[in-house]
Amino acid sequence: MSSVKEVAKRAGVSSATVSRVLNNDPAVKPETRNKVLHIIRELNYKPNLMAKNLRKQSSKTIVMVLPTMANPFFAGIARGAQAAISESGYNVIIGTTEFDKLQLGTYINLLNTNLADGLILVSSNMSKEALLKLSKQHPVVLCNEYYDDLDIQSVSIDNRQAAYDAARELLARGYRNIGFVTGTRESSSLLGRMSGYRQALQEAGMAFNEHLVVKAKSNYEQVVEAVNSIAEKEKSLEGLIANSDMLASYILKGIKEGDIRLPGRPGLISFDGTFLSEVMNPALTTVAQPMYDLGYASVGLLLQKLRNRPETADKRHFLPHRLIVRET
Amino acid sequence: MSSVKEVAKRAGVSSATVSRVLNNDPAVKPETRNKVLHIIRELNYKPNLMAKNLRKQSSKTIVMVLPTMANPFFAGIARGAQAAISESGYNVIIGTTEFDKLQLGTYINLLNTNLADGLILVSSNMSKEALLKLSKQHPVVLCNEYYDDLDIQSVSIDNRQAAYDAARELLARGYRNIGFVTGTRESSSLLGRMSGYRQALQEAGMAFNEHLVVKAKSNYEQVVEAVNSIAEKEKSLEGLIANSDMLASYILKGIKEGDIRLPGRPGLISFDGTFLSEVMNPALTTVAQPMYDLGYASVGLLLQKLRNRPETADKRHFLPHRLIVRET
DNA sequence: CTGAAAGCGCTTACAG
DNA sequence: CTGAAAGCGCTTACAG
Repeated sequence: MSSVKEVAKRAGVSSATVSRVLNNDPAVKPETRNKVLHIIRELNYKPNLMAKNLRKQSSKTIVMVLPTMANPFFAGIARGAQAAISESGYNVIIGTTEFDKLQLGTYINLLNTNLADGLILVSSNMSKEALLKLSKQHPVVLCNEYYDDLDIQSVSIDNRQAAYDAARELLARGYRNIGFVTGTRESSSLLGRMSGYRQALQEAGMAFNEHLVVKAKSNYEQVVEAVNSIAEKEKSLEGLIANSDMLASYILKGIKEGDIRLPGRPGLISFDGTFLSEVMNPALTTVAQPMYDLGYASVGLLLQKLRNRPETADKRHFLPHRLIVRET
Repeated sequence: MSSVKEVAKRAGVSSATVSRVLNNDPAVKPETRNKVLHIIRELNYKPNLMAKNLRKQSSKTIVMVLPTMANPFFAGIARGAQAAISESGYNVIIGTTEFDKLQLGTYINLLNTNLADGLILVSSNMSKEALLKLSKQHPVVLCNEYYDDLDIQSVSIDNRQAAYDAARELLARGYRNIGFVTGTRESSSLLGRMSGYRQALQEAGMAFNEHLVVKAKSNYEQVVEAVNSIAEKEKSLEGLIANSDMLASYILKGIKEGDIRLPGRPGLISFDGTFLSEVMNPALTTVAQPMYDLGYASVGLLLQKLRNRPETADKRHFLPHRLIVRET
């Protein structure tokens, strides 16, 4: 492996000059530049970026932590992030917590040990306090979550409005008792959705019923059990909102297999709008989220911060959602 | 940010000693060690790993490049890789080529610029020559692909046998004309599958029919068109093998929507065994691949190489597949 | 058992 | 326009 020093010797200049050429310093005389460039090509020299980064005190790397790749929604966000990072001169390490089996701490350590410059937290379930502390130590951007009273950039859909829209759709179809099936993790986006859902019910003159909301792990058995538990208490369950397409796909399967017992076919609306919602049979009515854009925008915001560009006054960035009515 | 130097000064020792403590050098006197450890905690000192890596001439980072996260099969492999890397002291950068829109070259550059130590190529469509060249320059492991005559470690299922099994299953059900729908990219695993598929047909006394095999991009319209094009030429198309669950899900949708016109409901077997195959209606009969293990083993092999552990004589590592018969 | 010194491969303020 | 020198924060062979 050749180094700046070697290039310099061969070109008859100093390392400093080679470095300047490498970094397009306009002060370098054209002839000198060409001479150096020629040697660089000849030796097929590639700079050692570890050295450069150490010297410049920046790893040029960011970390995006998301719950799991097993859900196509998060995979979509990761795709957007990848796209945004390419050509930026940065690299992105995408990590998953797999619902806390792997520790978030591992990724935060990348920041502490100078291996990464900034962090994007996707649907993390960190406490507000922990988030506040973290954001004071490192550049952080939130994706799919936000806290009004926290001074951290965030990008997400308007979850309250989205859930409101979903519930209204079901209500408009004449369904009265509408359940809400969600994963096991608490999150600010879930809070927002719950509030929109409750508001819609309330406006329709219905008392909120606590046992209409049920948590389930994202696997078939648990989802079946969860829905059945609502149905038991609420004999005339007519509609269901699922917190993700994946959850909804298990519900559909449960109904088809007869494991979920409901009086009729329930109105079902899920969140996300992944390809799953298209290919399911029946096709899912879904609140589509701009996954790609969510990931893309998160990276944009973080890069802006790392480059010390001025930030918008409003830290919250809402991307539009879209209710796609299909067969459920 | 504190440094080794600062810790050293405060502890009244040299940087060398601090470094030794950090690296658990047993030569350090216990009292000295404790003194240093105490200061480290007091200052909440975290080593700068960029500096350490530069000095040790290793980035402690590997790269895994896969086609896309949009396919849950690859997402599953990524999960396995994540799991294998955790606690290894390495980091993994997972990149996607998105079918060559983003360049593979970007990731290879990470190796050239010392930002990564090794590479895992998942279903790449690199030429044998390019692969050979690359593997001479950097530690490389192949996943979902292999070449008999290339001296590169690889891990995959036995694709020939798997496709053979699938075709035999369809044949056993009495289906004669069996089509094969695949994505647009060439790959060694596809080649293996084609060979198993042909062999099964041949053994059943059927001439191989070129227009039974059709390529389609992984989206609904293209898949519909592809299947229809087979059906047109082969009036009595009875069975279909799909190169992925995703492809199969579009086929199912096409049949349901009536966009795909077939005389009867075809026997359909797909590859992968992602959760998609479970939740589809009808549920997919599929050749399940051990996605997680594929990713996990790939990382294991690469790490072994990077640590200069002896390699197995046989470079090819086959993981078992499993035919899961469901409703299609 | 420990320290002084060199060096990993870059960049940059300073001087000329 | 260019070079000598220092330094980013570590580790390690060498000497004692």
